[in-house]
Amino acid sequence: MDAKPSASSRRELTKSQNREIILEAARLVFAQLGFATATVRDIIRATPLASGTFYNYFKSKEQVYQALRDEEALAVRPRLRQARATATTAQEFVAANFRAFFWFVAEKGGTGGDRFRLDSPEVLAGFAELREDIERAMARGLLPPNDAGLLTAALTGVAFELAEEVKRGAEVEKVTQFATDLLLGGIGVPPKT
Amino acid sequence: MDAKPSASSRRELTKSQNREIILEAARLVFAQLGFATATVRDIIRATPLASGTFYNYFKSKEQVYQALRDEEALAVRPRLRQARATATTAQEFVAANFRAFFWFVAEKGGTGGDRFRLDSPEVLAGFAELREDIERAMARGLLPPNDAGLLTAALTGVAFELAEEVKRGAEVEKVTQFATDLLLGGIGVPPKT
DNA sequence: GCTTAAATTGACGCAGCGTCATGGGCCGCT
DNA sequence: AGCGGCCCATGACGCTGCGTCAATTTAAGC
Repeated sequence: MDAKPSASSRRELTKSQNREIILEAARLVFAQLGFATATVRDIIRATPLASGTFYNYFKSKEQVYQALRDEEALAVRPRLRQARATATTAQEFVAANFRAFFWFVAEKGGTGGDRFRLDSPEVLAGFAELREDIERAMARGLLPPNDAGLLTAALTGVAFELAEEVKRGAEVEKVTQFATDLLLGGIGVPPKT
Repeated sequence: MDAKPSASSRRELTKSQNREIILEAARLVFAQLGFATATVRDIIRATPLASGTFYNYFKSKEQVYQALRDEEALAVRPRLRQARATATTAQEFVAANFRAFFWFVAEKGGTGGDRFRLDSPEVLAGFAELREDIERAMARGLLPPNDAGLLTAALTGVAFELAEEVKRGAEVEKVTQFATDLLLGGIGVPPKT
């Protein structure tokens, strides 16, 4: 009945199942206790598995956390990329990027309440993509030329910080407007309709 | 003859000395091992004191870290405040604020390489001050009216993210220029002299 | 069915945590 | 100076979580 051949053999199947069980338990435990308080034991206790098994899949709770973050990054990156790719004006480029990000944050709330910047592979790749897209947009005249590195940093700074406001309940569209106007015209320019 | 009643008696003296000894050891240990790896034991081992003594002064390594952060925040806040207070134009307001912050970061490098946002009292107070100053500046027409909450968030986002670039060796003045131009005129406006 | 490789299990030694009874030294008072 | 009381430093103690590993179960191939 199982038409999905990705992990057909019995062994491979339970293996990826176990991995998923652990990740799911970790999601739950982190949400409940917070990353700092949670222990590896808490995670496996929320699981039918034994303590030793955990270490067959992850080296530490940090690594599980990274894996969860990577899943998120992997989910949001295509959306951001596409949003930027389809833009034909600077306005669209910036607005679409912010909107996609804030929308994702609003619906998922981020993996945890704990607030630290993770330099996990997928996240870094996301930054790299953003920078590439910015450079490409500058090259084809969509964005005015500027220091791409600094602009990337500034953009992510604004995005992550305003994301907190979104998590606190701010309206996605309003924050998107604000961020876009700020990036495009600075504080001195009245918002465009 | 003792005009300063704060630590006159012998007892009070060694008490504040011990506190300082612990903080100093913590600075060292955090710098060496990083916050995540360091343990309370590592800190007291770098000290002539006994393990129990630590807990007379701090509840956990998190609290020592907070104390260190608070020291930094307490050091930088007046500089920022003054920078903003003496500004007579929007340009000055923003530039002075960024410059003071980046300069501080460049000279101190932050307490640790670990990168998480601390909601410690002094840090939060710093954000509150920034917001107050922004609102005041808007009220007296120095800055155009805007959502102060979002603007504060965006400003801190840009500041903290660009601070990383400064730590990585970017020139303070260049980054300050960039941040100021971005905040004032957005990406479309050529830099003012 | 039988062998072999792979993966699970939980007990084990170890390290760090936070506490607490003990003891020493500082303070104020006589 | 001598004395009693009171902080506070001390480090041993019990406890919890960590990561490992030999024993055992389970799937795969023959």
